[in-house]
Amino acid sequence: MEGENQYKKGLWTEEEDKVLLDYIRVHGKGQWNRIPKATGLKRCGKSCRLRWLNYLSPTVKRGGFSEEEDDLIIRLHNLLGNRWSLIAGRVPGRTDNQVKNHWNTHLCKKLGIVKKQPTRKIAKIPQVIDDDDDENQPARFPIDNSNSKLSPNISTNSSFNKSVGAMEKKAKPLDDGVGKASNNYEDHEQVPWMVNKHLCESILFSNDDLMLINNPGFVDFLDAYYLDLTSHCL
DNA sequence: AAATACCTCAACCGCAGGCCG
DNA sequence: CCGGCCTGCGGTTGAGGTATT
Repeated sequence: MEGENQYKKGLWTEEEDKVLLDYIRVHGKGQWNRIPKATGLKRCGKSCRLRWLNYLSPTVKRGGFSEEEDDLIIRLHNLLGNRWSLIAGRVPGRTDNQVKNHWNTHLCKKLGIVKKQPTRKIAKIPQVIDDDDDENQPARFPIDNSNSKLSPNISTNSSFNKSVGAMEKKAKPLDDGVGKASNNYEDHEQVPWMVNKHLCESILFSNDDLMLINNPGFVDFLDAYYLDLTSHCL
């Protein structure tokens, strides 16, 4: 604990940025707590990490959000709630911090959302397709089911179905499927992505970001999935 | 021109989970 | 198994900029 206050706080200077960049160029990312010792920078490892991720990283896109980005964020937020890192993972070049700030300052107003409310609440859990009798089997999403209320565009998008099929196979278990975002919901409430959690996980936690981001069916899938859920719930 | 209110967003904080010895 | 360390996440804060009075 002693020495915690040896670290500087507040905005970074150009000199500090340069020191951090030089260090990362040589040593790469990670092991952030070594940076202050190695460079003499008066910043804690956490602060260095944040500075890199949110500002210095060459993958970070600067400037305002486009209409397309707004649209994607709104749709993803409908499905995921305040899981900013997941949302940001599907908005190329944007960090979770950027997405979160943009949502809180711009999109909430745009959508007329009153803050301090869970973003989306479902009154009661809809039909659960998952079969709990066999935890090893991924839940099935009725993409090819002609009785499904899902948009036909989804069920006929074969390349997208291929992606989803691949994702289904790669589905891996994840705690209780709720994560930290569950803090936003009361116990009796359900969030939509819990319903068919195996498939959601397989998509949202996949590393095949580009396959999904570049797949024109992905966002439509989210929309249709959300509509399908709400049609059951409301 | 000065004071004040409002807005934006970079950065901080606390917590949780993963990893490793 | 346990404890310490590191990383990542979401919520929150507050400095700096801009608009309004």
